[in-house]
Amino acid sequence: MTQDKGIIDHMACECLLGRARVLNRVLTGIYDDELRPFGLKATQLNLLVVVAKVGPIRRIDIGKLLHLDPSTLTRNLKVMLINGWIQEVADGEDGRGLPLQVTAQGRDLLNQIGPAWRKAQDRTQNLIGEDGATLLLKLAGNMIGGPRG
Amino acid sequence: MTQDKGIIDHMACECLLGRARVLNRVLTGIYDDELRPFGLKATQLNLLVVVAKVGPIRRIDIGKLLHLDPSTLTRNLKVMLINGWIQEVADGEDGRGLPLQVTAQGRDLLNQIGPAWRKAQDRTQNLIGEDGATLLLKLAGNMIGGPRG
DNA sequence: TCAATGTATTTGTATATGCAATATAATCGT
DNA sequence: ACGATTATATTGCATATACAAATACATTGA
Repeated sequence: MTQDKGIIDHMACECLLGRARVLNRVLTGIYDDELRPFGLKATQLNLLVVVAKVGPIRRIDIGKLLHLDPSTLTRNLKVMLINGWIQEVADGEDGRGLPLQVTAQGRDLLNQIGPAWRKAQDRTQNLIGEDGATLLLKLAGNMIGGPRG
Repeated sequence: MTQDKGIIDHMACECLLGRARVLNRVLTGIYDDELRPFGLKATQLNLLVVVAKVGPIRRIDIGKLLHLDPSTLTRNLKVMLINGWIQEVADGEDGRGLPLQVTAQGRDLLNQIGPAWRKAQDRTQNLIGEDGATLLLKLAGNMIGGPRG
């Protein structure tokens, strides 16, 4: 019985995933808040930025960069295609799925969003502190592009 | 133009939310992996643990603890009610929604899960390092129970 | 060439999440 | 006691996420 209380207390107080998920929700709220006037969610901004920076890029490679399942990308990117922020480009090399690149409209949107993103970034930095920000960048930086799972 | 590239590069390389979300996906994958034999997801474990530790507790108070929207809790907890891991308790004080508590079955499940949770916890600790784990606990620890948003 | 294998995408299904609006219950002011 | 306000929960809607299975294209080996 004391054993029972023990493990549950451990899971309640020390679970790294629980903390990561709280952090994720709080931060997502901050960025979504600042992005609301622009009609896109934080997740979509992250995707748009990647496509703008390293595109043309296939879905599978976005997934490897950001640890996202291909099926998730099919659906998330569909909204962005419909909104005209990104487009498929014909490369004539592989018929299994065309690479994606940012559109002029998408690039304009990114530039308009710049200050709002900065505001969210500053709010987050104030919340988690400089050491928190540094470590978060380092931690996930090690994961980006690494093996899935 | 150089200005354009500048802000996009910043958003790609320094976005704290982007990193938090990658971290969240990777860690969720680790815990889900270890929990798969038990038929519940990591999110459900986090909820079950909270209910077991501080229940009976109302949905609204779970939300305040974990920064979760009430509507999210309505739906996530419904699955757990159906599975018999938690139950509503009549307290006769407030008709707007009964507090939730863990069932004997839910408590058994938690105890069975203990070693798997520990394995996921260890895998995570190895991945993010001791300083990463410490900071993650501290960071989100400051958020738990704090104001929403 | 063509069958076998491998890779990229999509679809089906289930859970996770938040906002806006609604419903319902409690409380407060008079 | 009653109307107004507040608090809690739910529903409708949209997006986010992953696994399993199906699909489509590519590559390889005989």
